[in-house]
Amino acid sequence: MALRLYDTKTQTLRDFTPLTPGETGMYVCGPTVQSSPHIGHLRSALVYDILRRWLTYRGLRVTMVRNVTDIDDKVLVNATEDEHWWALAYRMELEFTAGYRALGILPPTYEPRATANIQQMHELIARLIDAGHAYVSEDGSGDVYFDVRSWTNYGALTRQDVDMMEDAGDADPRGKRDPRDFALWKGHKPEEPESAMWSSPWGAGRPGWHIECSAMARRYLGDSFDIHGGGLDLRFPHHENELAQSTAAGDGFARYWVHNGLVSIDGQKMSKSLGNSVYASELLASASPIVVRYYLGQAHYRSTIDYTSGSLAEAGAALDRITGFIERATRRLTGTRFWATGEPAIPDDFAEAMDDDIGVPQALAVLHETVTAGNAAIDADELSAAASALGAVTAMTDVLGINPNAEPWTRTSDAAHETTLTRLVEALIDQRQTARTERDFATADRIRDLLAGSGITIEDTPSGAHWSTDG
RNA sequence: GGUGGCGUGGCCGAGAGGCGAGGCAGCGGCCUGCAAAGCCGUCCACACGGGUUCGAAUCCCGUCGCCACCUCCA
Repeated sequence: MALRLYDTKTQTLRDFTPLTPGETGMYVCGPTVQSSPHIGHLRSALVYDILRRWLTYRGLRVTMVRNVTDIDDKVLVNATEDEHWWALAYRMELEFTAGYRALGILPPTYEPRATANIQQMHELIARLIDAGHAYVSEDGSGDVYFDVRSWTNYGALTRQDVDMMEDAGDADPRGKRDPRDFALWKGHKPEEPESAMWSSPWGAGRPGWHIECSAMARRYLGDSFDIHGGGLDLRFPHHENELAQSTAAGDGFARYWVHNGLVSIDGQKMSKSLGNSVYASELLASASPIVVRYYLGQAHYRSTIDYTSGSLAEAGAALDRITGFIERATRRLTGTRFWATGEPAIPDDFAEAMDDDIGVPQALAVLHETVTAGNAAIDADELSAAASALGAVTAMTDVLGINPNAEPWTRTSDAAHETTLTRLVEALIDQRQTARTERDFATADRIRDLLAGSGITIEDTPSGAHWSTDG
């Protein structure tokens, strides 16, 4: 069974065959660090984290690159008198890193910053000029543009004909030969800070957005590499331009184009102008990180996710079924001869779903079915079956990054405090048990209510009361 | 004008010519002192109108509605 991926460029499901057997090179467009991370950024990073985990599970050595666009128009615009653009960029980069980390998104193999790859951009621009696909603006601005008309394949990624493109006309055509030409290098403007200025063969200035990704992808992954990912909104112009630049310069560039769906808010596009952005900080304040991960990861990566007020609660309930089983099975099996006998094997159905364009929804269906079967096995006291279900669930949750017993979800709270709490709760549970034995249910229920008021839930099991805290 | 996507049960969300994904909520039952958790059962949906077919949510034609992108975007 081969892995298949939907390639946006050919608009088909294609068998995935890496350029180099046993290895995979993957480039994902990271954020422009101009403002705080929002729900969409988290989703995008999570999609590629899951893809990467699956490729790794399938035995491929994945080199994953996710860049940081730390110099761009927006970064300069959002800088203030009190905060230089580079300080803003770094502060935001830290927020992104924290958000990714909270969700258990593994760090990429390399995370290059645009400002550290200016030389590579110069080389690429020079090759384009030599090949006749880029030109220095004649207006003396120091701008260098890609010559869209010189590259007949322009529009190949999004199937657009240059002549059919909406001719909104560039508001400021500057020295462009065609309004659709885009900047590879932007000549320094007097009103922009000198710290955002690098010397180049075409005069001092800063790179255009698109060339950054082409140059960084090439530096870390080579002329030709396997997968290029990013948000659906980046298809045009960003990815179209990347493809045009790199291939016009003679590189093979990406072999598979993967685009993740966007997140809408109450059915509306999330945008700054509507003021409906949901930031990572809000999301992580309204649910535990593992629930956020489950929520953003549960839909197919290409579908739109519509975030509404009840979304996280629903995801939490679904996830509770899985974590509840893991806890229950662990409690039941610990100390028996079946403990740890379940192979952490991924069921074939699950693997098949994941191989089919990362079909997480179907894979989750398999996971939930395994949970139900495992719970039924516990009820029937079939411990061998329960153990294999636990092994399978562990393996599946590991691949999806939602194993509650794995990093980064494992508890690291204050041990002394925990012990004191445990003693207190267990003393109360003892009292309740005594009351129950004496059939003094009023007292027993009062204690249960008392604990419930503190967010502690009691479950009576054949082997005694079990308690757990919310969240 | 060009390019692409979507419309599935109370809700979320897959699938893609026959064999009822899964989850949440609800209902009935088992279990329980009562609960909780768990299990079993139940709730037979695919925007609309035609067509193809033994058979259509799935294919074809048309209609309606919604959305994204066309140089800010994950």
